[in-house]
Amino acid sequence: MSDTARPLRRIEIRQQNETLILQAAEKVFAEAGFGGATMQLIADMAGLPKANLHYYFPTKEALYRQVVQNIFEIWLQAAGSMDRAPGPVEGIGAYIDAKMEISRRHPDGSKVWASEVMHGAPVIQDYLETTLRDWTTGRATLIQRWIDEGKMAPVDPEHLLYMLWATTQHYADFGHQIETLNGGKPLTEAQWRAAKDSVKTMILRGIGAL
Amino acid sequence: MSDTARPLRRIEIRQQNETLILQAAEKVFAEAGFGGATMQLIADMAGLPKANLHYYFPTKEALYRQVVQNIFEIWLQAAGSMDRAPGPVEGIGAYIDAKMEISRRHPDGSKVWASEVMHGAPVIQDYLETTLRDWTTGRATLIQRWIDEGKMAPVDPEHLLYMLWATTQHYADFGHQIETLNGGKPLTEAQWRAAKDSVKTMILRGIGAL
DNA sequence: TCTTTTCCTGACCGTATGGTCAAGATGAAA
DNA sequence: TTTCATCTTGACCATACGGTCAGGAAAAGA
Repeated sequence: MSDTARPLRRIEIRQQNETLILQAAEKVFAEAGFGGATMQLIADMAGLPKANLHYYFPTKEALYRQVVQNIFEIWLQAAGSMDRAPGPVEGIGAYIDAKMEISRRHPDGSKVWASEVMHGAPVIQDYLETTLRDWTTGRATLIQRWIDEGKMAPVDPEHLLYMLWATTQHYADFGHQIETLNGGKPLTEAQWRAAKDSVKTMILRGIGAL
Repeated sequence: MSDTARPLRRIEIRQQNETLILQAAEKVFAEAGFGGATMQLIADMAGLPKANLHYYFPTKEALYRQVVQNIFEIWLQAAGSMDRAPGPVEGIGAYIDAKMEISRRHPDGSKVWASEVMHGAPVIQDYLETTLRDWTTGRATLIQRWIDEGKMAPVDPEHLLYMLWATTQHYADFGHQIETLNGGKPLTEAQWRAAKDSVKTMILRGIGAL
């Protein structure tokens, strides 16, 4: 990266190294899981000595926690795309687009999140009980309103949300399986468009919004 | 269990202990991941000394491999429920029922499977490339036939399969999240019925089969 | 009963891992 | 230039882990 002669300023150093470490950590945690990941591997991938990691992040848990929190931020960002929509076609359509884009751009983050939840959310249980819960009930209410307004079929809002999460995240979490079934090659640009389209069409028709 | 006085026969002993170990292993691997699981923990959960595990399964990898293969067997069993159906309503409906039942009865197995695939399928890559691939293309052909016969809308069969996998397995893999959003309580019998119903209705309508 | 095969297990070993530390390097402040 | 705070890192430590092994217990076979 920045191999220029100019010495880096303090804050820059900190920022740069933390980012470097977090990126490497996300990848290693995604590939090996929390238990399988080692600080040494993360250090090597970040190009820093192991002791330096412990300077910025006191423990492996602290580093992991930060990785998970960063992912949750991205998740929340996409969550906003459902609001301010006149109806399910726009709102849910936009949400599917946003979540599919996350699966494509941040597959490692998605995997870390999935792994965390699968193992009982030891680190982000409080988020589940507060932020996620609030968001979910809020969105369920919104969906119910659309139902009452006759804009979609009377489906259970919660199960619809689960379906949205499951379907979109599947393209990241099970990306390896999909790639294998795709002849060992990652999805192309066109295939990603087709995937988005399929998901949107099937779900929107499934809730009677098309 | 069988605390009777009668001494167990050789084959019974083997069978019993292997089952005991495999059950404990499935649980521990599901909860901690491969890297986070320890032979000691599995041994404690199985109520056997650690050295005994290594008598039946030479290495941690071998034990893990067996757990994953057992899950794949269950998976294949459900896969058959889609055949011999006159149309998508019966075939896909039965498949959803079967997969939802797996999520309910074998959540740990489902998690181990998900974890394995998420980490790049180091152990069952060959299964993905052979059995799973064959099954997938076969089922895609079947779905395409239904489409050609006008029994459902022209959706991409592969993405439909992904949606089926994602949605049904979500109830196992993200069961903790669902439970949290459900007030910290596991889904009741009635809620499971509602879940199955929601999934079936949304997907079958989504593919224009209702 | 005696022999053989299988099963059981406490004690042990080498290694890898998370984490520490002290001493030095480097940028900021006076 | 001098002082101070922050950053860097090789060497080190205690622990936990996967795996081994020898010797004993128990079942099967003769």
